[in-house]
Amino acid sequence: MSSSLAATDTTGVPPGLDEEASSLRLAVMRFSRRLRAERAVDTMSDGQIAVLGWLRLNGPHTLGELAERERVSAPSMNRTVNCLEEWGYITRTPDDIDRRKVNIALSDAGREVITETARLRDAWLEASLSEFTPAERVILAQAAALLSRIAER
Amino acid sequence: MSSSLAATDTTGVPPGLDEEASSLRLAVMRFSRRLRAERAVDTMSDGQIAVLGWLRLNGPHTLGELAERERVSAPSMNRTVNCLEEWGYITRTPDDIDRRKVNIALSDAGREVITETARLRDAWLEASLSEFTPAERVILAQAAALLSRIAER
DNA sequence: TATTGTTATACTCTATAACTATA
DNA sequence: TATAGTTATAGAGTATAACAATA
Repeated sequence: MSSSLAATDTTGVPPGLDEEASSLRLAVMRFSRRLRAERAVDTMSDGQIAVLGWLRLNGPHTLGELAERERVSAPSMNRTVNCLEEWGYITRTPDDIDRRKVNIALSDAGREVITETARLRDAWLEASLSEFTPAERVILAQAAALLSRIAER
Repeated sequence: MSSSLAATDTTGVPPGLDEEASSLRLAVMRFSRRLRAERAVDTMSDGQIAVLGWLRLNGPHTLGELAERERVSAPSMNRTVNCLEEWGYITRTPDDIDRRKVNIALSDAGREVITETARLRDAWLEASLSEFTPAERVILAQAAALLSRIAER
């Protein structure tokens, strides 16, 4: 493959980029599978949690916006939202201006449950982070921002 | 919630650990979903790719070992392996010593396809990485190592 | 009797296609 | 005619329970 050190040449694509991508992909996929395995303590799916978390931080959105945000189809997001509505965690309100649209917002119960659920799902991760040095945790925090940026390309 | 700056106190659990865990979890899950969405160019699932990749790097393993490694049930792994066998990507060989066990190994076709598949799946990620600065890529490489360490706890 | 692998069955999440209503 | 949301249906992937073969 390619060399790994003394990469002062930044003209073209730097050497080792294929291996960087591969190791990052493997690490993230392994980590996400591990994280998913820890979720057994609650009954909500990743997609449901992602939606509630997004609504909590960014306010009401339409179904199409949520589907695009989570990169799933509209019917798939609709099913997720149906569950959340049935459980009383979100509300649907037809848009005043464009009556085709439906505004989806977090309910009080939803706000409670996303906070508590996130806490439960983070327990394992927090325990792991607490064993890292401050410097390592800074790296992970910076990486989180970079990963988010990549995901939103 | 907790404050965000001037965290010079490292005596106990540092402040903001819950938020660090949460943002890292959200970023990784979002990133992994995005990465999964890019896989449409081929027809193999994450689980299948993970098995072939593991066999390539670590040699033949039994069904139970693969199931434990990927943290899925034995029937689920059996189904994955059935597909891979049907496609000619792995071989099953009864163990000589313990006849209950079956050794699962990569075939030549499997070795080819895992190399090519990984290349395809990395294409999008490589394109993303190439737009980052060297410093940012260093952070991601370090984070990959840390995430792997967490995942294997 | 315990363990390894397998089969039977059901549930969840996902997608595409078709339908309704609004613009 | 185009768009936002929804419903119908089917395809993967996962799990638990039950079974067969071997130790």
